[in-house]
Amino acid sequence: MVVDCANCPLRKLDLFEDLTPDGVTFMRRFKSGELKVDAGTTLLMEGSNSPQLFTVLKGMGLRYKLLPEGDRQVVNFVMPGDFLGLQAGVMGEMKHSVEATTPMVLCVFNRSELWNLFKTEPERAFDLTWSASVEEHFLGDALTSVGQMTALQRIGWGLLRFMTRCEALGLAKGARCPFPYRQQDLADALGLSLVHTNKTLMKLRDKQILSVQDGTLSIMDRDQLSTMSPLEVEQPARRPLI
Amino acid sequence: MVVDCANCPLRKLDLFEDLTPDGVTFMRRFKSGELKVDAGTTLLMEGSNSPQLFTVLKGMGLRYKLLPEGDRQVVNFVMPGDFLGLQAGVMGEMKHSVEATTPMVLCVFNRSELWNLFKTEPERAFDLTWSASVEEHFLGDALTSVGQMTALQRIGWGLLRFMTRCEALGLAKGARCPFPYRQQDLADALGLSLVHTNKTLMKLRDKQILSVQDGTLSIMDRDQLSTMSPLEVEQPARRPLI
DNA sequence: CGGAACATTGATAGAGCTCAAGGAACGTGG
DNA sequence: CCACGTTCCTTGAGCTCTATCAATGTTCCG
Repeated sequence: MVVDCANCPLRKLDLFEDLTPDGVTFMRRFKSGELKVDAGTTLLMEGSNSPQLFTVLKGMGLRYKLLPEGDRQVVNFVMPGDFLGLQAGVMGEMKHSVEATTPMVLCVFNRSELWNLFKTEPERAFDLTWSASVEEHFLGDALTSVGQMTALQRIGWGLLRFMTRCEALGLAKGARCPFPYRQQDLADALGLSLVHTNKTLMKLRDKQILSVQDGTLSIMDRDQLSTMSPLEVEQPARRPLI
Repeated sequence: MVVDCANCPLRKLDLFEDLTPDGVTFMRRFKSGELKVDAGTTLLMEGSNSPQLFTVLKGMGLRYKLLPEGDRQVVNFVMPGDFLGLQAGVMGEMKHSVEATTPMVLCVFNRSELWNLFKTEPERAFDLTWSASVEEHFLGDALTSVGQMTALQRIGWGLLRFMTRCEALGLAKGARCPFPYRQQDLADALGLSLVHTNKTLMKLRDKQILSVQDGTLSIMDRDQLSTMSPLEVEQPARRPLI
């Protein structure tokens, strides 16, 4: 029923680093179970202090912050392999919420074991720090995108980046990948209004560069897409999987 | 000449957590020296793989990313207590540059010792992860600010946040603190043009809310300032110092 | 004195927001 | 099986915030 860490389907991907047998043994003990949730479930809430940490096995979601007036900033798209809850784990409180956009399956870890991890598994601890750095890197890029680019560039960059992540996870088929989000979600991620996001997507579709339809993102002209934005979309580096 | 970790002036602040005697011993060994740099020095360069890690002892700087067309996104203001170079330390490459805005004094650590730190000092490793999480948290807030707020709100939020950090570091006197940055730096941090930043600052000065002059930020009406922005400026939490 | 760096100001234009409405797809209950 | 509500996508019109362009002012320094 539950996936054994030794056979973790994610770790088979080139994207993720291999684990020593000892590492597997520890992960097995660290893992306290699996969680399946419906689309729409809130996994972690801003300000909360969840006793659980997660690694995404399947499905997609959103990290976001809500503002009092109802505005929302989507901080990142959540995909398989992402580690959730680290902030609560070390700082004692989540600084953003996480919500499932599709049904999801998650590996569950006990926060109480986190300290144990640092004490007995320095490799894993290093990996955690790596995770946090990767996230920080992404946020720096996102900030640059929202701060310095036009709507067309932001959307181009954001969707190309999404496709690139999907490819690294083996979720893409040809130039297509799943995109379970609403235009509103994309707008909130890029600091744009829904209406303008829609019109910009139309423009990209008319130009035969990309299209988002029926939960699928298709990139028709990747070359042109990548020259549109001043911020390069990097190939995701091989990284540890927690 | 060189500050002994046991007498680190920063650690005396309430903001930073205390260290056990063993912790001090390790930090002493980890620390390989001090570095004094002039204003304008580039400490770390995007894409580089610096062999050194730093903790800021004195002075201020900027983290930023450059875009090919000359645009720049300031990712954060660098202040005493900040840890620099973690990305290169774990991912092998800096994802942004760091530059000194004022003369600075930095604690220098050898990157080669980093792995040793994880192996023998789990408390310190935990602290590093904490650092990365704090930075991630800040970036999330910055993204929210740039993505969802007006120019007036962004500048109000950004400067209030800066003042709050200064206060926690004991750098503020009354409602004043040093602000060694140019308006262009602030503009690049908030995703605004220089001209509009200037006009918005004028507005805030006319309204007697705050002023930035002669390298000093003065907040005249903190209550009004904090109600302007939909994103609250939090009191910095007590955190470890590396 | 001349130049460099930064702050300030006015005028103009445009990117993106808001408002308002309509259409398509889908599930639910009568 | 149809009516209706809900959710999301699409489109048009008008307006505002912010960018851009272009000068001028100020301070400081060689």
